[in-house]
Amino acid sequence: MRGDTVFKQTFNRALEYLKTLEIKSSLPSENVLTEILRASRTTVRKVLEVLHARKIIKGSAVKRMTARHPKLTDFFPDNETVATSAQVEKKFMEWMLRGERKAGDIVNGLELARQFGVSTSAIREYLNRFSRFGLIERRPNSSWIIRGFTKEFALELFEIRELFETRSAIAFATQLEGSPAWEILRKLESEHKALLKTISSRYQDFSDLDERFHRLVNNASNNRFIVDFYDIISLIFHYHYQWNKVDEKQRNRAAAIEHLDYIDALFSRDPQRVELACKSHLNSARKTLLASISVQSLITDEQLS
Amino acid sequence: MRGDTVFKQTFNRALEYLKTLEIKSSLPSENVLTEILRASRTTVRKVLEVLHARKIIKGSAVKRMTARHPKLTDFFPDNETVATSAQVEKKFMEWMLRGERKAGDIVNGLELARQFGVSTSAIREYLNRFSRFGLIERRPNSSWIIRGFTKEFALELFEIRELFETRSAIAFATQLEGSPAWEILRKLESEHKALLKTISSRYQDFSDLDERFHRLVNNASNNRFIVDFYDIISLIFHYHYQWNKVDEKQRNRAAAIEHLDYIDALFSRDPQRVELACKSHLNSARKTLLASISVQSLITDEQLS
DNA sequence: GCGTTGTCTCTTTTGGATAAAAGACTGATA
DNA sequence: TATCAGTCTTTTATCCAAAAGAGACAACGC
Repeated sequence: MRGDTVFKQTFNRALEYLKTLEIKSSLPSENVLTEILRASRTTVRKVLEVLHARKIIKGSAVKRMTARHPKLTDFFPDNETVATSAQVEKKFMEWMLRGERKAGDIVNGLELARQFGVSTSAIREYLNRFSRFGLIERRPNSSWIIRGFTKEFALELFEIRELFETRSAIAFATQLEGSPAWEILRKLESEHKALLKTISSRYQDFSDLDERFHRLVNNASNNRFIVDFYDIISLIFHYHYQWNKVDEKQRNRAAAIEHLDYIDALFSRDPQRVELACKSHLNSARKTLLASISVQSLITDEQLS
Repeated sequence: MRGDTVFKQTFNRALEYLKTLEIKSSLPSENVLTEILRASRTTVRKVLEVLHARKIIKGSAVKRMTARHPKLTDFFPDNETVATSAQVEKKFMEWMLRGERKAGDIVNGLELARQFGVSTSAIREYLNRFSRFGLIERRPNSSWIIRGFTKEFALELFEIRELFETRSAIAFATQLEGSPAWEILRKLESEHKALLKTISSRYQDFSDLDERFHRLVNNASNNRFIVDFYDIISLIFHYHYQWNKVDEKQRNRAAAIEHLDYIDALFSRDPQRVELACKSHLNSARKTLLASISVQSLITDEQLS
């Protein structure tokens, strides 16, 4: 009934870990492996058992040691290691954002379940959790209804984002000198600089940097509602931009430069400068999102006519 | 498997409706009843069937008419008309807010299910939905963990509330003259005045008025995230104050007077006055909540020692 | 032709079963 | 005395089935 994706994930992680060890070196204790592999001891033991059966490790109990290096074929294929819930998220976001859903459309849980190849319960659970993102709405005893990934949605999202982030940024700037956040910010700054130098080849890495930077700023608010709200932004950006590659390189370069300016402002600890840099960066971000929504609805309009 | 609370609710609602009719007056069509009773036609038909079987109405199809007035014993008892989900909410909030849960405590879904007499699915679903209120946190593949209804929670909640409501209040004040919200505000104003006159006898009604007033203001933001956020405040206030009757009368009178001042400020359409009135009201509200949390933790401390 | 009821199908709600994973307890060991 | 692995119990993730309720369509009457 329950899938075994945790086991398979842990198994793959164990193989990765074994790669870093010499042959015939002895393994850490089960408790230590629990930390390394981020799973319960029950799962770790199961993994060890299978590793032993496949002769990747040998010896038993406290005398366990590596027997041979893992081969590529030892790994479980990636698609077997994603939990149902994660699959549903991916498929649903694709269905929602790429499927040109219009406000007022109805979400049929049963049909989604069939389409995604999962049970209705999985869909139901996901919809419940997803509802906090404001893109769908529940009607009791009836189906869910789509509110639409529209211009209005983007504007409302950014209204809150600006409210929250300016406040967080100012809180960040007024943090004590000793706060570890400054150190992290310094690291992020050099990562940005490094990225800009080689942006032509790896400008996709920006997405990850962007998330870490904004999360750092928002965390300074010390407010769970602000911190949690970033999940929405993160989700939207993650999926939406995955399918909107137009001008990606340009966009990311411009944003990285804005980030550096923003970081400078934070280091200056001057509230006014911080507010200005923050707002101007969020303004470009909003414009980018709005532009890509317009492009999308343009496509939809064409397809409809 | 599925409860029939919708049917029972609808049945009771139908009885209430029949009370307003003369004996032997003919009933509206099924479609119209659908609107009146707020249920699907399937349910309405089932209700009509049972009403007929119990000889409360007579005749069939288009010639249906009332036969006798409903008696008290015709009604389904209240406890049979609450959906499982609503039961879970009530029981969970009681468990959470009155049970002196501490930050870091673990929520055991299975035990809650046993304790509340519902299935684990019901608990699971509720916890998922409840998590957006920031009082619990999910650890994947493991149990939920309590973040605690603490002073910090109240402060974080009010930080956002103030941010959102001052913005909404200013948006409210700058609405067009023709907006229907002004009319509703005028009504609320007189309701407040009426309440204040007789506050000694029905000061509990204030809770309802409070909710309607703040929702009206927040709706003016035209931002789904702001509007949805009020759900959290509403839930907390609804349950928390239900068990904190200390000084209730005093508190409500003071708040009602502040509301009137706040309403005045809104009518003045002067942004500065609005901001001031809003902030000063929210300040008292925060103080009240904080005071009642302190009282609660005081009790807890005593019980622990 | 419009709104009505009768009939049928589809969807949601809810409880329950089961396998996977987490966690607790134990004696052994070093 | 702290940590280890072996064993057992508890809890969660996931699917499935049954019944309630929602919604669609057809047939009928005015």
